[in-house]
Formats: sequence, structure tokens, C-alpha cells
Amino acid sequence: MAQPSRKIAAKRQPNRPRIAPPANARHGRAIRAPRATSAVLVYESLHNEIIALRIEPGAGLSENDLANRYGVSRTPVREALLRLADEGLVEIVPKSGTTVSRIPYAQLNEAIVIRKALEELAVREASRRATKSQITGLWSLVERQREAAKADDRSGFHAADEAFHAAIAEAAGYPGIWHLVNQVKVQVDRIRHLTLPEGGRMLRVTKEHAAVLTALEKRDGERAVAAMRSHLDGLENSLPEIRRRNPDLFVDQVGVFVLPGPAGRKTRSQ
Amino acid sequence: MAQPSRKIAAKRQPNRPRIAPPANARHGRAIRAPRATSAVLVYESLHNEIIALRIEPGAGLSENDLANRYGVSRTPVREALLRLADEGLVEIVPKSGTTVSRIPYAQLNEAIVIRKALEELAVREASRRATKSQITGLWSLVERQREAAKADDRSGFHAADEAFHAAIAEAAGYPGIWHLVNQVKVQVDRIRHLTLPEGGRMLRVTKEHAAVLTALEKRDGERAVAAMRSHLDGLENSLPEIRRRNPDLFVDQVGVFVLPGPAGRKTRSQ
DNA sequence: CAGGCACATCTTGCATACAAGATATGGAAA
DNA sequence: TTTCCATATCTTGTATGCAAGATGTGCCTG
Repeated sequence: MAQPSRKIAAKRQPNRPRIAPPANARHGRAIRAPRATSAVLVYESLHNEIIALRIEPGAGLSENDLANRYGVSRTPVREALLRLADEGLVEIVPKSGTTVSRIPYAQLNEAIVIRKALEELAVREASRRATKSQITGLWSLVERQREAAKADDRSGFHAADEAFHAAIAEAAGYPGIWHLVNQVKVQVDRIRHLTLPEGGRMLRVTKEHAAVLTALEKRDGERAVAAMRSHLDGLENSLPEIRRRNPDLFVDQVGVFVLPGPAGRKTRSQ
Repeated sequence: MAQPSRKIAAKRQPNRPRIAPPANARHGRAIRAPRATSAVLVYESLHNEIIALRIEPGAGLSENDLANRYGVSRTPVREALLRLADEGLVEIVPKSGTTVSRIPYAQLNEAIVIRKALEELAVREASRRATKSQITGLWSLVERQREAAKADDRSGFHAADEAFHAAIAEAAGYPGIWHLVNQVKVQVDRIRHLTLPEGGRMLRVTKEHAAVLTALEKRDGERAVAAMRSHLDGLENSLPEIRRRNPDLFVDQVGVFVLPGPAGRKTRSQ
């Protein structure tokens, strides 16, 4: 491949956009205003399927198969897979194949610790800077969440949960924190569906949010941080039990052999 | 686009890799063991050019031009640009064009604050968990940095600087922190070359690292955190002056019009 | 029966052609 | 002169074909 022959600058380029693109990409991958292209649709579909564990960790993905399945060509499928690989949800081996990543168990604890650090920063700052209207909005989110919990609407509950955390970051003046948290918690999200429907969990989480918000409203930053911390401790403790129940979904260390023969447990999807 | 007709799982797929891919993707984009493909080479080249401001913020990039310049087809160029767009270094407007992002000034402070939170977490934990050999390795990095500073080797100095921070995260047992920090500080890196060669800066930074490490070695976590914090405060204060000297490189808010006519200052590259 | 090697067949990486939309340009009309 | 519109030409998005490597299969050889 040739090196660029000269400094890149500006021969006349007649078709240059005059409007700065929408404020999507903040710190990185993040939201990216859906361009509604086939590639984005495929990406979102695969992302959801993988996060929801509807595609089994370790399963093979073929660009051709996916292209047929979605009725598009390999090009947008490939674009989607490359983004998923950057997120760590699939693993591409150059001339060989692409598989859905197993959940890297060692990263789960790390992800939770990092998330706590980021969200504590957010809630501390939000306690100082949140406006009255932002606090009102947060209360309405808590209320919406309570309603979803009572109606046993898990999907709506989860949506309100995410909106709450995003709004905290927004109120802190650091909206990028929520984007980062979203990146960090990708693998953690995959085990969300594995938590047993422990009775009253949703109402408990709602109360924890309310506790955070009560402290925040009183501008008691440290108490808000503590409440957020204990809120986020919830999942961490249940990790070992979840793994015990679903051993095949996890992997200890990436880069090791997966024993395929009769000696090892058959871990490949088929 | 058709929806996938049935649950994705496992018709027989003869060519499935048996070796788990190398442990590249940790939390996200991150390192990704260089696949030495054309797309990666183009990506790395463009990434470096943009970070070093050798390509002007606001300049237009055409896939065709880049393909010619690098002597490859549009396909790998496109793959590189998509990754850069996810990182926030370029902005793609669908059927119109691609430009190098201007530096979003508002995000710089946020990035620095987030970085501080992450690195404080890392150094606190490293103070507890670092092994003797890790501490020895850190001292050698400080020494290497001191040598580069004395030799006025800015590039070597910067490499050692980054290695030091990465090693702290490693010693903390949270290597993913460094990957996150790398993502967060992308835009900040772009103004690194704009700092005036304030005399003795490199030696001062080296001393700050030594202070962090001295506290860490004594297992005095809080003092190490404080040292790291003041270390990272350095750049934050110089932001306004840097912007004052290079107003065209920055943008306040994304999503606004860029006045192209004679009424406004001509901000496009050509 | 065991080991090894050639080959068929899959995989991803890249090049190229086409499609559809956005912008700039130039001329026509007021 | 100013405004508007048709159009040429650029842009990115997608489809498709080819290339090169990797893996599984089965025959061949010992």
C-alpha cells in the first residue's frame, strides 16, 4: 500500500457539507444518530439479539448467512460486524470466521467497578449543579419506574432505569459519562436477563433510585454517592451464582484454546 | 430490508475457528491486535494524522481521494473512516461528504474530569495491589522518561508517559481503565502539540510521576490519588489560553451552521 | 489401523460497478 | 440585477465478483 504522497490538504472539493453534522458522537461510539441505513439496521438488530442472548455466545456468524437472512448484501453486514467487534460482542478471525463472544467473566467485576466510579462522579456533581427542573424530571422518571414495577412491565422498567442514570449524568453537566457507562456495561447487560425474577426486585431498585434522588435534592452529595454505590452493588454479588448456573456462556480468559474433542466439554454451539 | 426469518442458531457451519481470538478487544475499540489489513493501516495513518493536527480540523475527506492516495480501493478506506467516525474524529454526512471534526471545546473539560476519576480509581487500587515487580517496572518507566526529558526527546517522553499510566491501570488489576482513558482523551490529545514548549515541562511531569509512585510504593493510596490528581490538573488550566491562540480549530457546539459566505469568517479549509 | 497429504469448500479482505442523494454551477426568467 | 431551476458532478451507500487464506474431509500411503 502506497503512502500518501503529500500532506493532505485541500484540493478543491466541490461537495462539502455546510452544516455540521448532528451532535451524535460524543466521546466515542455512543449514540450516533441512526442513519437509517441498512448497515445501521443490521447492527442494531444483531446488537439486540446478542445482548438479549437470543444468539448464543460462541455461535458462529457468517457474513453470507446474515446477508441472506436480512436480505441485503455482505457490505452492510460487514460494517455491522466490524462495529460489533469493536464493542467486543463478536470476534473476527481474519480468513477463518466470526463468532459471538463469550462473556468474559473477569471483565464483569472490572466493568462494575468502573461504572461505580463514573456514576459516583456524576451523582456527586449532579448534587451540586442540578437545576430544579432537572430534579423534577428525575422524580418523574422514578415515578414512571414505580408504575412499570407495579405493572410488572420489565421492559418499561428497564427503559426508565436507563433514563434515570442518563439524566443524572446530564444533570451533572457530564453527559459523556453515560455514553462511557454504556460502553463499559455492554457485557454486563448480557447477563441481565439471567437474573432470576427475584420477587420485588424492581420495587427495591425503584426505592434505591428514590434514595439517591432524595439526597441529591438536599444537595447532600456524599450521601447521594453512597446511595448510588449501594445501588450499583446489587448485581456484583450475584455474579458467581449466575455463572454457576450458566457455565457455558462465560470464558475466563480470552486467547486460550477451546477444547473441541471428546476430552473437553463441547462448548461450541453446534 | 427483510427481517431474519427465524432464530439465528446453528445450521452446520464447516469453517469455524477453534481458537479463541487474541485478547484484543477489552472494553471496546481499544487496542485490537493490528490485523495488518489495508483497512487497519489506513485507519492508523489517518488516526495519527488527525491527532497530530497534520490534517486540519474542518478539512474535507473524500473516500475516493483517500483511496487514490493510499493506493487501495474505497472499501478499506471506508472501514477506516467508519471507525474514525465512531471515535468522533471525523463526521460523515450521508450522501454529502466527510469532514475532520473540529475539536469540541466543551468536551475537553469533561474529558479531563472523567480521566481524573478513572485514573484516581486506578492509582488507589494499584496502591493496594501492585506487586513488587510491578513497582520496579514503574520505576524503570519513570527513569526512562527522565532520560527522554533530559535528551529533549519529546516522542520518547510521550511514549514513556503513556506507558506509565497504562502500567498503573495494569497494576490495579483494571487494565480496561486505560482503554477507556484512551477513548476519552482522544480530543484532548489533539491539542497536545499546541502546548508551548514551556521550559522544564517534561522534567516537571517526570517529578509528578515520581511523586505518585513514591506514595504508591508506600501503599499510601490517598496520597497517591492526590498526587495523580494534581498531575492531571496541569493541562486543564491551559485550555483557555490554547483556544485563544487557535480559535479556528475549535467548535463550541456541534450541530450549528458554519457560516460559509463573506459575512462570516471563512472557516472551511479551502 | 495410523498418519499425512491433496482437495473441496468455506471463510473474510478487497476491488469495482452501480444507485441514490446532495451540492455547486450556469443559464433562463423575472 | 436578482431569483429560480435544470443539470452536471460530486458524495456516500450498496451489490457483486474475485482473491487469498483457513478448515474439514477423505483418500492414499505406510
